[in-house]
Amino acid sequence: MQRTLAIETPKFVGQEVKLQGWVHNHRRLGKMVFIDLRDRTGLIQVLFADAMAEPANQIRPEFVVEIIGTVVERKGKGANPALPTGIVEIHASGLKVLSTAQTPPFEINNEEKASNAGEELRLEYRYLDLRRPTMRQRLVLRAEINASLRNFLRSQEFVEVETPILTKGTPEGSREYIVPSRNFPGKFYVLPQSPQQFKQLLMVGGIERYFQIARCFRDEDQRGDRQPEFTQLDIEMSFVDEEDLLTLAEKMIINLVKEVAPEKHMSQVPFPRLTYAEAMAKYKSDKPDLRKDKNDPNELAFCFITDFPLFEMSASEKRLVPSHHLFTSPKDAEGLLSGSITPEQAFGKQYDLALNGFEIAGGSIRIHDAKVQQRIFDILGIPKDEAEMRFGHMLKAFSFGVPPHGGIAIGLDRLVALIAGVENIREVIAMPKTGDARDPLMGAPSTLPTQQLDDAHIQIKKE
RNA sequence: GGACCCGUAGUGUAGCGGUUAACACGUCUCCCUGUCACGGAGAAGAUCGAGGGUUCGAUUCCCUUCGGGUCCGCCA
Repeated sequence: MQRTLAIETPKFVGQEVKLQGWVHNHRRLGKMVFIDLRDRTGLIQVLFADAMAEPANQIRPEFVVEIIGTVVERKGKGANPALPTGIVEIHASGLKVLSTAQTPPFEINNEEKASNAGEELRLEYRYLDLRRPTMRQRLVLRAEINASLRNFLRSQEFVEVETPILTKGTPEGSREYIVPSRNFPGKFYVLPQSPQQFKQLLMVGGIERYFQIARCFRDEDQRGDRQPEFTQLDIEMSFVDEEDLLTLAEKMIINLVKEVAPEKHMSQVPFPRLTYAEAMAKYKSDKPDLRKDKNDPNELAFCFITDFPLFEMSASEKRLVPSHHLFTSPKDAEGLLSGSITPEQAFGKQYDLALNGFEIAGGSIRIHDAKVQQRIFDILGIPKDEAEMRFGHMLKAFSFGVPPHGGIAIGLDRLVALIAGVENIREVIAMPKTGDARDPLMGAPSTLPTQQLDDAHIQIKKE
């Protein structure tokens, strides 16, 4: 007999069905037991009466069970309008316990109690947390968002390319996770903080339109909206300027909202565009919250921020650093080369996308002119030999014919969280890490056996 | 690296220089044939994170430590 899903039961009134799932809740009324059976499609009430009451009394919440029974219509007041399947119930004639279950450490069948449980506990037992319908819905939403973005980009002739996870360090920027090399003692791979250089090399490779739903790694201290590994929708295009990228991103996002969240409304379409200077002057923020009604959970206020300063003064080191990265193209390259503008006066062909006060995307047009790139190195005080050592592979590639190109990267975790209406990105990540980058579910990070350390040529320093 | 907050049954909380350490949910037993946050009766379950100090007396005040959280720095 084939399995029937909870949500399908109203189609089988009067018929015998087989259901499989978890016991969500049980209500025992003497010689009559109700349970709510939960599967991936939702809940359905099952009634065990008379001779079935005794075996049903043995089952407990979170047992995995198989139930044979007849679908019966619940008429009038008997129906439960709170459940999509509330117009029917199953009158059980058979019960098989497929798996028993311990009492869970928090109450899965009570959304409020479960979501109020300590996060450490929820993460340690993430597989139980994920049984909650809201958690499942968030993962489903995330999958739909991925699918929408992917379909849109494919329709625009973008090629999805996977770039390496084991790679080489990019010295500027965030601290990187490092991976020791077994074959080369004392040498290390690092995990990419973004596929930035790879996607630019793909442009040199003539791919022209690239995207990837890319995992990125940054070994920095966490915040509510930061994880050591996170996902971005990474895009790069050739033969384009700023306008092309902004237009593409806008079309993609509008399409996304219409497809996956039709209940949401966008405050302003096309998205308003503010220069960095305007945003700072008017909203004192480079990611202003432009919602008209901040209490409206369905309002999405997107806006582009453009014309960022190319450089900023590093507070700690008192020197100029790139405000985005050092491949970002200046707006006025001629001026920078001729010296008619100072580095401090230079703007970048650089843009962000903000949503409801959060930065959800950033990108730039890249430098494709060796003279301009050299000027940037000069301004940053990077000597030729150092530039060669750090970025030699990029400069070499660019010397073989590089198209004008640029891209944008969208922080998917944050975007999904905002569409899902949750504050913390951990709520939309299946198995996130804690604030100090631990994984309580797997117990990572962990020590390793001596043999494994020896293979990797690692000796642990005594504190 | 720095600052601040929190550790009390399985979970979430209350409490307080002297209590039988409280409440809700959960768990267990019994009763219950229309529940759906079922209801009713009862029970078990807490060395009040750990160590030290102050005190006649510490879960309560102080110190240390461990665990958890938030923020700043950091995140091109």
